[in-house]
Order: sequence, then C-alpha cells, then structure tokens
Amino acid sequence: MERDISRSVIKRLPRYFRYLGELRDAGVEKISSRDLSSLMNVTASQIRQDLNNFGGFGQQGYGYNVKYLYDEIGKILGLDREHNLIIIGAGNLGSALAGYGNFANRGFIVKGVFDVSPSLIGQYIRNIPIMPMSMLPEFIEKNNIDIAVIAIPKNQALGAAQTLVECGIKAIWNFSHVDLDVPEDVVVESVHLSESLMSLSYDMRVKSNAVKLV
Amino acid sequence: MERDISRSVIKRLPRYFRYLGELRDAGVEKISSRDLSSLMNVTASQIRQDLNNFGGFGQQGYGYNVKYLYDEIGKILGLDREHNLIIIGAGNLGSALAGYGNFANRGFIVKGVFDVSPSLIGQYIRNIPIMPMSMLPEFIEKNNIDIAVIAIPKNQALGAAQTLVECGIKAIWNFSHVDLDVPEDVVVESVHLSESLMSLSYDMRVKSNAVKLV
DNA sequence: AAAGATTTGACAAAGATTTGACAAATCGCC
DNA sequence: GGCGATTTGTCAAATCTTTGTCAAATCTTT
Repeated sequence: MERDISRSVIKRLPRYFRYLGELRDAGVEKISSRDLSSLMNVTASQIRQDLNNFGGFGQQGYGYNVKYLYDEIGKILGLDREHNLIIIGAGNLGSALAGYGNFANRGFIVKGVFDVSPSLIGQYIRNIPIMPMSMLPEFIEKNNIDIAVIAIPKNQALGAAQTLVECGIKAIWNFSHVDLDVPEDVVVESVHLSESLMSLSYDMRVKSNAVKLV
Repeated sequence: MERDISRSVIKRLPRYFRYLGELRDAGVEKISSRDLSSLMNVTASQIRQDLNNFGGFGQQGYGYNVKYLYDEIGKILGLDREHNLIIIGAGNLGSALAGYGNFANRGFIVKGVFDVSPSLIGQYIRNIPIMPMSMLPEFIEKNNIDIAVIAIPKNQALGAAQTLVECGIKAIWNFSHVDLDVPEDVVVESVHLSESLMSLSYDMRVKSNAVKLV
C-alpha cells in the first residue's frame, strides 16, 4: 500500500482523527482545510499535503466530508478492526491501563494482565484476570493477542520483550525506560513518561529565564 | 540563555541523559561521540551537533567526561532542582502517577492529589492526601507547586486548566485528550496515550501488509 | 619531547519537511 | 445554465534538520 510516508505525517494523523471525530459528533458535515487549519493551529497547506499522502479525500470547491474523512483516517490507522491486548505488569501503571475504559471505545481490548508477584495472581482488575508469566504463551495463542503492553521496571523489560517475541507478539507498547531491541517484523511504540516530564522541565527553565531577562 | 534550539534537539536530550546515567552507574569515565552513537543508534555527528547547541562539553582526542556531561545535561533539563507537583484527578491514571515512586528519584515530588469525587476525598495514596478542588488555590500557594498534572476526562480538563492558570501554575503535564489553550507564559507538555497507541496500530497494519506483499 | 592516533567543534552539503502559490475542478447562487 | 466564489491537489520555493568532512586540539605512546 502506501510507501515512504514520513514519521511526522503519521504522528499527526491521530490528531486529525480526534478533531474530525469531534466535528462529526457535533454534526458538522463538511470542512475545508482552511477551517480545519484554524481550528487545529496548523497550516492548511500541511493538512492538504498530509492527506494527499494517502489519496485525494476532498473535493474542490467543497472541502472534505467530515464523516468520510474520519472513517478513512481510521482505516489508515488500522482502527477498523479490534485489537486484543495484554499488559505485562500489574503495578501502578499496568493496573491503570487495564482499568482505563477508553481504549475499548477504539477497539483496543485488554484481555489479560500478567505479573510475577504471587500475591497479585488470581486477582482481577475490572474482570480482567492477573495471571502468572508461565501462562503467557498459551494465553497469547488462545486469545489472539496482537499487542503486548510492557509496564514493568526496566531491568525486567528486556527479558519480557524477548519472551513476548518468542510467543509471536508483533507489536509492543513500551512504557519501560529502555529501548527495546526486537526483530524487524515486530513494531515497538515507546512512551517514555520521564522523558516527557524532563522536556516540560526544560521548557519551564527556559521560559522562567526568558522572563527574568525582560 | 540558549536561543533557538530546535524541538528535535530538546526531545533527544532526555535520551542522552538516560544513556549517560547508565554509563555513569556502570563506572564509565569517558565516552566518545562515536562510541555513544553506536550504543544509541544515532550518528556521532548528531550527538556532537546536539551537544554543541549548549556549549562545548568535550575535549579533542579525549571525548566527553561521562559524569560531567550527565550533570550538564541535567542542568539544561532543569533537573538540578526539585519540582513540586500536584495531580488533578484520582482516577486510574492519576493514582498510578501519584503512586509511581520513580519520579521522586529525579526530583519530581508529588505533594497532593485533587478530585471532585466526595468518596475519594480524605483518602491517601502513598501518604499523599486526596483533596477537594476547593483547596487548590491555597495548597498551590502554601506548597510551592510548580507543575500540575491533568489526569481527568477531557470534558473537565479545559476548566481545570483554566483554574490552574488562575492559581498561578506555569507548567502543566497534560494527559487529557484535548489541546489546552493557555497563556504564553505557561508551558504545556501533553502525553496523548491514545494517539501513541494509534500510531502503533498504524505501524502494525503497514508491516503486516508489507509481509503479505512479499 | 616528538610522532602518530584520536576526537572534537565547525562548516558545508545533502536530505527532509513545511509553506506558499496557482491551475483546474466543483459548488451554489442568480 | 452561466458565472463568480471556493477549495482542492500539486508543484516549487523556503526553511529546517541531519549527515559527512576536515582542520585544530589534545591525548597517548615511545
């Protein structure tokens, strides 16, 4: 299908998707790149250029049909099907992600949580069972698991990733503070919370210095 | 201080910081841009260029002193001082962030959690009290709060951000699914988890299509 | 103390991304 | 049904980012 689409474009798609969803829910039928651009604070040119990477979704003189464009971007993002997830780690973050209902709205369904701690095994988070790591291979197989979420400390994360790959997992959502090294056919998306917080800290420092200089 | 440093550079700093911290902990004294580049999978040129935005930290023929560079990047990131945080929202995510010990290691200290739900108010998460929103202004003032974390649903997030700004908060770490609109002197760093998951979903789709084509 | 090896910082070239401009298509009013 | 207004898709220019190269500085070995 599409080739050579830059990372910057892909990272912008979910945001278009979000705005279009809101417009759709508000009953808006069509929107021009110009109006969308002023809503989203980007250039109209960028919107048109981004969308044209995937085909011409608009109509001259009319603009874009909101519902249609929303659905098309959904398809591009692979949201036209369900994804079954498991979460590795029933700590603070793992439990929060397991209990977070909103993912299900988008078709991301948490099927199970795994942990090494004997005291947690057997418990449930919102009907989702916490299981021992030994059950991982069988559970992945039987439940058609697509995505594994890594929510464990970094010293265990590399080993867990290795195990997951051996179980045939092709997509990992990584919350641990390491860069995972996986085979070519496995995709990893990392959320490095502390790095995000550090960049906020950077901005604070720069801004407060700037103020002092005035 | 520094001027016109590109966002891409700043977003890479925390990763340098992480690798340098690990090297330091492993007792490594010096490192060349070449060795660091092969460790991190980036070009040596990029490392040198990035660092030189902030000054010359290295020495020809020697490389970079790990401990020194680590400390300097820490200062650039504003990690040479403590930050006091509050968390708005004691739901799944808010509780997880409040209970997550690792932030404290880097000097980010959670002082309080706020929620609207009467049943949560008065409870504690790891010694951190959950308080009603009405206490927000006073608490921020008395506890020298720098950073507010928004971990509430999007329909409440805009209002909360407004309140926080009125209380004098200058930095917001936003986990809600909206783009906050704040005054110029307030910095916002957003973590859009669902957008991250969507980009993973995109990658999965593209990769599995690619496989089919082979 | 000299010679060769190493490695930075700086610069320029190459590459990527974003923006602006405009012809061609369509819309919707008259 | 024609005509001006609108708006896309595309191309080229402008801007930004990354990479490759090299002189100059320092290190290390002999």
